[in-house]
Amino acid sequence: MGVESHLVAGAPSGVEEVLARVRKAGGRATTSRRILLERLFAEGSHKTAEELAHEVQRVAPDVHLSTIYRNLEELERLGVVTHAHLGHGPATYHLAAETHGHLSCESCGATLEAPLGLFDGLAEAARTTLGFEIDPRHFAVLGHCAACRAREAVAGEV
Amino acid sequence: MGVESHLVAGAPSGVEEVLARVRKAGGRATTSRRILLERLFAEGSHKTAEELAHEVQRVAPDVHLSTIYRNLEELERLGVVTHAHLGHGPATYHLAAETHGHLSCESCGATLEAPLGLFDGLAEAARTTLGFEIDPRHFAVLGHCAACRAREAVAGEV
DNA sequence: ACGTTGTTGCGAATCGTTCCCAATACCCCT
DNA sequence: AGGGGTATTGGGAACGATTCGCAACAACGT
Repeated sequence: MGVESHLVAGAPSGVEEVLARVRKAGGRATTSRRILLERLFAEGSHKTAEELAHEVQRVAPDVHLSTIYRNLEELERLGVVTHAHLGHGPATYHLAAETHGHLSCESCGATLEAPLGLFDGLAEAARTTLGFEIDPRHFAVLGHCAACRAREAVAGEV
Repeated sequence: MGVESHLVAGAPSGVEEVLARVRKAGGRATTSRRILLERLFAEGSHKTAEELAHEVQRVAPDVHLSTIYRNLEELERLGVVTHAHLGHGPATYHLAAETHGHLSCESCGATLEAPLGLFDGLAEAARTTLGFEIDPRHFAVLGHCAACRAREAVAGEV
C-alpha cells in the first residue's frame, strides 16, 4: 500500500535496507518489525518503548508492547538503534546513526541533544587522570536549562 | 575532628547532629532512623537501599525496607544524604557532604568517584554554547575503566 | 503521664522491563 | 508453489525497584 512512497529518496539508510540486514543475520522481516522501523525513521527523537508501541498500534493494533521491546532489543544488537536514559523514567530509543549526547533539565524535563564534541574536555580529563574512557551517549547529564535557570533566578530573589 | 575533617563545612558531622536537625524540622529521632544514619556515616559509599536495609537489620531485624526508603527520602529532603544512579540497577545513597561525580564502567560495573573539577570543561562548554548548567552528581557518566580497556584491547587483536 | 501526630510494619500497588509459552508466520528448500 | 524448520508473536505472568495506604505504635512537648 505505498509503504515505500513516504520513504525519503536517496536517504543513506532506510527501512528496507535494515530489514535486508536483519535477514542476512538470520532474522525475519515481520510486519511489526517493519512498522516499528518506519516509526523510528520518522520524525521525532527520544521516544519511549510505550510511545513507539502506541504509534505502531495505530497501524497494527495487535502488536504487543513486549514485541516492541523484543524488536528494539534485536535492532539494538544489530547496531541500528540505541537507547538512552534521560533521567528517571523509561528509556528512549532512536536511530544509532543520529548519535549525540544528552543534557536533561531536572526542572522541566526538557532534553537537549549535545554534539559529542561538547564532551571532549571531560573525555580528555577522565582519560589522562583516571584512564577512563567515557561514553557520553548512554546516560544523560542532568542539570538546568537556560529557561529554567532564568525562571528560578527570578523566583529566588523575592 | 579527624574523621569529619573532609566533610563540607556546615553539614552535620555526626548522627546526633543530624537527629537534632531532624527534630528541629518537626521530625522525630526514631531508632530506625538513628541506626540508618550510623550506617550512612560508617565506611563504604554507594550503598543501595537494600544493602542499607540489610545492615540496619543486623541490629534491628524488624526494620522494613519501606522504612529505609522513607527515611532516606526524608534525610534527602533535609540535605543530609543524596542518591546517585550509577547505571542500570538500584540507586545508591551517600552523605551529601561527600560530594563528587561518578564514572561507571559498563564492562565491569566498577564506579570511580570523580572530583567535580573533572567536569569543568564540560560545564564551561555546556554553559557557553547551550546556556545549560550541568550537575554531574546525580547520574554517573558511563564508559570503560582502564582495566577493562586493557583487557578488551588484548581480546580484540586476534 | 498524656495526647498529638510523626513513624512504622506490612502488604498491595505501581512502573518499566523481561520471561515463558503455545500458536503463528516467514522464508529457505525442493 | 508448497512444506517444513524456526524466528517471532500475543498474551500474560514474573520481575526488580520503589511507592502507597492504612491501622498500630511510639516520640516529644506540655
